[in-house]
Amino acid sequence: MDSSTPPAEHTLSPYAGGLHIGNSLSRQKEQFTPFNAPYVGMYVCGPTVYSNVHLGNVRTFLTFDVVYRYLLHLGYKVRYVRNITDVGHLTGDTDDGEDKIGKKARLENIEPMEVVQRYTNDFHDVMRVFHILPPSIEPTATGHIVEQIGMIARIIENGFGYEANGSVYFDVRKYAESHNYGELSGRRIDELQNQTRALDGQDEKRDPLDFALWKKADSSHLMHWPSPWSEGFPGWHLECSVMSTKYLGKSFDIHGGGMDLKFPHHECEIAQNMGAHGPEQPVRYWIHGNMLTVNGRKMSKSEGNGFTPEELITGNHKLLEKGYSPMTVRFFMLQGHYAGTLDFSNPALQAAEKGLERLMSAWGLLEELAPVEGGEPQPDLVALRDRAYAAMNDDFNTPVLIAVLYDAVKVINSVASGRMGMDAAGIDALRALFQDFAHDILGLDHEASDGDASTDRADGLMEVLCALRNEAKTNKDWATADLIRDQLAARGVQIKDGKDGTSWTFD
RNA sequence: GGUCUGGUGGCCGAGUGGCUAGGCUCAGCUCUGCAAAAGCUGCUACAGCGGUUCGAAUCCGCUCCAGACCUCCA
Repeated sequence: MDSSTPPAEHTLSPYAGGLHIGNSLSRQKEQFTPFNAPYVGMYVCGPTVYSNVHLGNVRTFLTFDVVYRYLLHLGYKVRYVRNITDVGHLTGDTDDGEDKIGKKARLENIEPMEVVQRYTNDFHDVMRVFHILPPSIEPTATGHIVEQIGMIARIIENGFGYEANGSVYFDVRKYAESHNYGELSGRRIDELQNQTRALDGQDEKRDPLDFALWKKADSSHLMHWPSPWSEGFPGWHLECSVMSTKYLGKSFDIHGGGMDLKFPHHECEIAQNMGAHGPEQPVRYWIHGNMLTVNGRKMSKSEGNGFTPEELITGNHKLLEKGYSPMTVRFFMLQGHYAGTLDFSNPALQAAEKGLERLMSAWGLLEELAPVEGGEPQPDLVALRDRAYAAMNDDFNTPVLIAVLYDAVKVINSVASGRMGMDAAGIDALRALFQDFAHDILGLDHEASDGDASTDRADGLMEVLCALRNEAKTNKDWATADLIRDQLAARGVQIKDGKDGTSWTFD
């Protein structure tokens, strides 16, 4: 970051041009062409911080973490905005228009912002555990009330919003005269018409399809702000329109979120943006991550079939046979494509655990491989790398990328066991492959091996034990050799005898 | 009812017209003092019924089944 460096000649990876993204708006895979390369703007709908994050959230944010990581790897300068929703949204169980966070606060008799802070902290902790990178900007809804009021005013000015009793609603019918409301989710306005339901403020609306931009607060509301229309709070969909526009512009490259936000949330976002700023599509590529299911059912708070990340890690939940490490979970999720549903089950998780172990141990071996120069035919590592890029370029196909890595695992194991010789260039290529794709892009890492002092010491001790055991083996003292091996195994250390020496892994 | 997604081998999960996905499990073999690890080999599937095609898991139609969304939800 030397400021004297001349700006730029920013070089994109030659693979950047090959990236194709499954665009929910067109329902097709499209070549990725940013508005203003090498800059890329990406907005992802973040969590509502009124309770702990659950695994479904994690999956969505993991999906976009990999998107973010890959774009960075390709050389893009990405501004990644992921909001924190800390106001407003109706409660599910009542129709009184109550503020979710306000309700929770009253229940627990604490300040709303205390609730927000607590669960924001929890959210950040969980993201860190799963190696999900922080976004470039993490704006909050409460921090953008002024901008939200401004956007409402513009929408009213443009004739797409109206005030009623201190609340402001978006006029969907009016908007639909000149715009294609429903284009993202494939809905037609006339069909939506039939499905009305009882909701607060319904009588204030000109049409049941209209949605709130601003809601007047009643006395029970703890979170409210002054506005030209009333003391109240912003509507459910507004913050994302406002914050994406503020930080990424009226038109930007990528907007992501969970499938369940497609309608009405994202549809309304589009309507608000176009209603406020004019005819251009606000988003070029919409990406929707699919749901996480448990026993074939969507994991959700109301179903009661969700477990928290902590429960998953500790195994302390009735649906879990045991705990699974964060990297196992991350790897498991990456073994499915983001656009499909992914079903959580114990056997599937355990398979991922073992698979990851094999991947990791080969990756670890990579550091110790000794090059053999000359002669032997080398596997085509360039082709391997090409396949890795091809996988990611095909709509971030991480399962296929992982399959490529397993091909590399076979090569590594063959070299490590002396069945195959490899020159230094080949070994470097393999190391680069894992560094780039397993570490940087998939965000995988060796978990407990941070190279801290205690690990170093444990390694030293292990070397002593292995030396003793090999001594015993040389003397054909099998009893002693097996004693060492079994005792270590009982303490979670696995001994692996190879052609040239003994290695070990910790549980 | 409407919109949409999906039904792939023992399990998970890629694959959109012809060529091995991959992981896990299981069986056999190699290696090994034994075991583990590793390697090799095998188990070769595409909901059903029609249609298009020289050829379909892949395209079209219908049927069945599952799930999501249509109400806050990643």
